[in-house]
Amino acid sequence: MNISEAAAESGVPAKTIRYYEDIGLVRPPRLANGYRVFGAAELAALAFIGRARSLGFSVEDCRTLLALEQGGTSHDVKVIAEEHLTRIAAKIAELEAMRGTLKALVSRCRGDDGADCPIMDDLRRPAHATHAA
Amino acid sequence: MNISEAAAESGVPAKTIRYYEDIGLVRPPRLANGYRVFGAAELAALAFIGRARSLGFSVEDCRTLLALEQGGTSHDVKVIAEEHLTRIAAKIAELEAMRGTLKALVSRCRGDDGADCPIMDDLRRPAHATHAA
DNA sequence: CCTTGACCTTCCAGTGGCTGGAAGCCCCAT
DNA sequence: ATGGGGCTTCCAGCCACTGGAAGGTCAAGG
Repeated sequence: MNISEAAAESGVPAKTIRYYEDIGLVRPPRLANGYRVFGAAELAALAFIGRARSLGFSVEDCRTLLALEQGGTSHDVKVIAEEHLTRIAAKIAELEAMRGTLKALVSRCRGDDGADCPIMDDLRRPAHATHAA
Repeated sequence: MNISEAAAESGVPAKTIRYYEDIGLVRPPRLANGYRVFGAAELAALAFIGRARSLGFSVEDCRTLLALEQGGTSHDVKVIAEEHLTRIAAKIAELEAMRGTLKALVSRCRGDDGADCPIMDDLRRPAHATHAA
């Protein structure tokens, strides 16, 4: 199986597969002409990475998880997942804070052709005085 | 006022201020010796950018918003803010989907020294079969 | 006057995770 | 033989910084 087939099967773009090889995540063997060859093992690794990435794991996490595939414990995996979960929760909290502030500002903004704008007023505020008096 | 004072006052790191000048967001004048000088206007711009960035606006959005400071309408600003709000909401939704899946997997993972792990099982799944049968 | 040390300057490189594009093989079908 | 679609490599760029090296400048102290 060549790279474009592997891309179609795994859902990982060919360009990205080459990148993953570059950073040592996958190591597909080569034919005499230099073409990469993807077998069941390589395909499984690519799908695994693809799935992990779609859950937001970093490429380094993927590397670790792939290593844990060959003899890691459920505990090892859980630790990685929990740390990732914490990062996700923190990111969500950060975004929700932004959304809250922005929503309030947008709702107070008339959005007409005047220059008066609560959003701009907020941005012009000295520091982080969100919407207090 | 020199760059480190401006950094302290605005909350934007000196390195970042230089970067902002590099990309043309701010244009502080220079002394004969080459040192940047920050007056009230520059300081206000830096604080404005800092605040906008903290609300998640992109640097390009900041550029636009700064331009709107000199004669833009409330409507112009609101459009930018609403688009940004949409992007934030999308990102939150994406992260919450991840969190939901991961939470479920983590809760089902014993986290002991065995190799059996629902998280790994999920990652090994062919495509995007989250937690269905 | 000279040194010290804290500023300031510029420029280069790296972060993460790709992605686009150019230049150049390779292979098969016509 | 030629055309077109693969494949290969490598370089550059995205976003928004950030670290660090090399070197200029300035005020204070000895």
